[in-house]
Amino acid sequence: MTTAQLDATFLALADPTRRAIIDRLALGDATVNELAEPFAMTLPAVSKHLKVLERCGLISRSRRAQFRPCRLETAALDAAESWIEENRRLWSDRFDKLDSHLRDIQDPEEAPQ
Amino acid sequence: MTTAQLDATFLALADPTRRAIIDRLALGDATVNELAEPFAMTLPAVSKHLKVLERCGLISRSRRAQFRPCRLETAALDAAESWIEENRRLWSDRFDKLDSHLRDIQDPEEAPQ
DNA sequence: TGCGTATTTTCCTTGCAGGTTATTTAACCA
DNA sequence: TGGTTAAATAACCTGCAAGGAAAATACGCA
Repeated sequence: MTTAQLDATFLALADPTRRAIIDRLALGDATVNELAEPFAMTLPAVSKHLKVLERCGLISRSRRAQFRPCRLETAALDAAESWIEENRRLWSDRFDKLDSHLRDIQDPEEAPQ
Repeated sequence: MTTAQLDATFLALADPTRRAIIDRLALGDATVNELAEPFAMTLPAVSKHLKVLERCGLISRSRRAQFRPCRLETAALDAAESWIEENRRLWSDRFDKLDSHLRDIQDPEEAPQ
């Protein structure tokens, strides 16, 4: 995944409405009207949120008559999580190294502080 | 973690400069000048990025003479990852249920399609 | 064809994010 | 005290994101 895609994914996740939509879609596919129902917001506004989610690959949409059911796609979610996970790994390594460094510089003749 | 904190954390992660800063800090603490060095950007701009990271708890800062070393804090990162993880769990459950439903409705007298 | 429902598009406003330069604050050093 | 370095703040500009209202589109149905 490119930097720009990661930008777009995290940006998409930075909005509470969009996270709520994802929450809802994790339970099953839904139409725009169904997704909009819980929000004090016009339909076009929700439609725009869906566009943001679609553009970064977090959801996909099909067509069934006039309906455009939305489906959660986890690839983008996976990529976002992977970035965090990789970072935590580096961070952990760093502390492992710090630990061993602290052990190394500890004079065995002196009582541990 | 509150919704607003999650908003702020994902928003902080949505910028490539800030993610690069986090990458760098995963290797060890650094001063503002050190962090700014790789970027084609003025120091105040980097300072603002650090403020964003600090406000949502992704980094903390101490004082050593004129320097304000930055340190990565993983609590906010953990929260962001947890949200994704929880969501994937719901999503997996949904597919497990769908699987068993498909098994249920399958007529045992007919050859599986 | 014409109507109803679902959804998107267009246009507009508002607010905020990210960048700049210039100035200020904070701390060390001579 | 005055000078230097590190960093933050202030003031400003630009662009874009989020929302609303109104109009357009897409499809099914009578």
